[in-house]
Amino acid sequence: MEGSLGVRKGAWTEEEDTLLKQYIDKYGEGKWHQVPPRAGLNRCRKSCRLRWLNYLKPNIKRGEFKADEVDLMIRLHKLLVLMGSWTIDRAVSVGSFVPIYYLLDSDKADRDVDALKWSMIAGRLPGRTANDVKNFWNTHLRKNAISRIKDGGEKAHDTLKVNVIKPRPRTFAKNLTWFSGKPTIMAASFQPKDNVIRDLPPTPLSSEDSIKWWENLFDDKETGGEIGPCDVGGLDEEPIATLRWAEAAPAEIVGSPLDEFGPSFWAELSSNLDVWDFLDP
DNA sequence: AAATACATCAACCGCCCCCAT
DNA sequence: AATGGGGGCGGTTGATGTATT
Repeated sequence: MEGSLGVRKGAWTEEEDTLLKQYIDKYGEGKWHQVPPRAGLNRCRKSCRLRWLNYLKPNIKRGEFKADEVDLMIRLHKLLVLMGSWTIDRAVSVGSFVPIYYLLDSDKADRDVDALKWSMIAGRLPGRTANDVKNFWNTHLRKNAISRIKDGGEKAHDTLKVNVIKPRPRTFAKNLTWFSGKPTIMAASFQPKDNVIRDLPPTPLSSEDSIKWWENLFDDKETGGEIGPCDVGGLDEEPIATLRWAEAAPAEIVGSPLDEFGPSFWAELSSNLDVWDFLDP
């Protein structure tokens, strides 16, 4: 064990910070196992890595979160809670996915659903680290949400009230630029309730359109039915997936989406698209 | 003024996944 | 095929600072 003999723990001193910074300047980021000896630090590799990633690395934003950052954080968290229950299929899957029984029954499933949550949110908040986002959420947002639920006389639930994102059909073409280099995306079959497969004219993905797509994704004021001007098309090929947001979802639900959507709901959704990948920054 | 409770957040811990061997 | 090590993650802690009684 590398931490067994007299390795320093706890808060970092300025001297240690300087040594670590000097090392990274010289040798670059990575290969953490050789950082302590080469930098002259009496710390374990993980401690060094954490200190760099969460504190010393350039461009890390300090200070309190701005309102727009908090807003985006809440929206992303909301989306991820919902998305977590979408990484499901009983059918063929090429990439990573969580079978439904797995989701419903096992503790491990909870971990998988939560996987990468904070880093994904942090990835969309420039300069913020996953640790910062997690801390902020746990200290400010989660507590408030729980107490609100309790004050309202509703059942105490150890999770947030989650507004479900409104129905919004989406069709993705194959070979989107967005998909490139994301091997867990695979062919998907997703049956909308009305069986209407809506295709979009394939057009190149511009960053502006990408932003528009995200705005639509987060818009929970308007109930979708129409496909918006959503030019996320790629090459002239068959759609890789047709997604439809939860049909007639309740305005809000308490706790996990699984509380509200029973097995029949999932039975209707046959998707092996790993939605997590859409959030990859 | 002192004691106590509460809030914050940097850092640690254990686990999991991936990859090289 | 099996396994061991490294990186990366979420959950949690505990030292420190701040508010309340």
